[in-house]
Amino acid sequence: MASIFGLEGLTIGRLATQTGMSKSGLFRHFGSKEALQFAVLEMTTEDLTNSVVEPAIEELTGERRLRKLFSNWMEWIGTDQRPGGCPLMGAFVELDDQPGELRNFLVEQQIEWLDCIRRMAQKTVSEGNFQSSLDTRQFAFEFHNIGLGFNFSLRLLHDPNALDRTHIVFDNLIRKARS
Amino acid sequence: MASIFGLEGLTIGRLATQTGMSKSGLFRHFGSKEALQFAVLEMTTEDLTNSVVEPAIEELTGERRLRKLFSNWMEWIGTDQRPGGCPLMGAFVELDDQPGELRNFLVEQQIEWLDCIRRMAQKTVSEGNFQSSLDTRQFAFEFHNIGLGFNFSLRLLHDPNALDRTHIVFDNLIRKARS
DNA sequence: TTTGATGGAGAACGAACGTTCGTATAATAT
DNA sequence: ATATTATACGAACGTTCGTTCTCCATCAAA
Repeated sequence: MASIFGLEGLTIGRLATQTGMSKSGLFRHFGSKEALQFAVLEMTTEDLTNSVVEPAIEELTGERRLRKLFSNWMEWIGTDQRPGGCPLMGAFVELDDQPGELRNFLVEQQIEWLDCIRRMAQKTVSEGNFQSSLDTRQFAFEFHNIGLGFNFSLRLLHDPNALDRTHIVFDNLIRKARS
Repeated sequence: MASIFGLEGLTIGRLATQTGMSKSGLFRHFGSKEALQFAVLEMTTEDLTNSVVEPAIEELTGERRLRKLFSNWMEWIGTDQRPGGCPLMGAFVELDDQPGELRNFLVEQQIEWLDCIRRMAQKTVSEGNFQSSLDTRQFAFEFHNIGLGFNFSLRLLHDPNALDRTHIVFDNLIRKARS
């Protein structure tokens, strides 16, 4: 529901109906709507870590980690399991002007995500596969942008070439980092 | 209001209060909430055309047009005039799973926007400044991605380096197109 | 002077919102 | 067996939502 209608469109009444519970019964488990939204964000980031980041870390070299991270992420974004796409993408726009704990949590997660990419790139540098002069923060910046663009082309435009185009950008990013 | 709270958070009651009108008096001008949202999208795209696209077209060469289009766009995204950023960015995520006229309008505008970039790139190719083998649709795809990433880094992360990083990506895109 | 738009105000509508309260039931602990 | 706790329920709270009425002011055209 959050992925389709957004965190604000995720409504206690609708959620209760959809789960077959009463509004009050469901409400008890969270205590407030914000707590429900928080739970969604927490579960989503945890899920993202488990199915995208963790499997990538198992790879041995930095470059292999980056490639695995990327392909896992694209699958995460493109999967039909979440009909509305990645709920975090929606939360980005929904919360970017709304100060509060939800926003803070999201920002923290994103900084950690970017730093995770940066560390993988740094590892690749120290392994000699990326040039030593590489700006790894810039690398993480561009890496992340690719995902944003893929999400846009896939979810809004339904561009059938989205994944292909995205892979082209990614390959260029890697090639440029190699020098 | 739409840029801060989204098209759904743009509420007739709030808008009436903010404008000093009565709910019903304001409502009469639109007839439905969807019409109000539509008016916002129309006005925004028109505004975008006037202040980003039109001035770029006045440039003579394709490459100068692209550069002008890009810098205008970055300013459009980053300006403090719209406190919540570009309303279209919010609409992308809000409407990507909600079929209807609003979504259709947004998709049309985006396709036109991408095609506008593509034509400029094509012009640059025919002027001999971009390599003739350039995939201009891929170019437009990447051009647009840069804006998405800039919006994300600026609005959510408040990254002070966002614009610098973005310019680096853009310069690389141009350089690569030159071959 | 009448007519008819036009733009706005005010009251009210049913529905949905998040939330609170008191209560019933089932499991668990004592 | 009794007391306690956890879980869910139905009913209702006050708000706000989008929307629909009816009515009034203004002003130009007839």
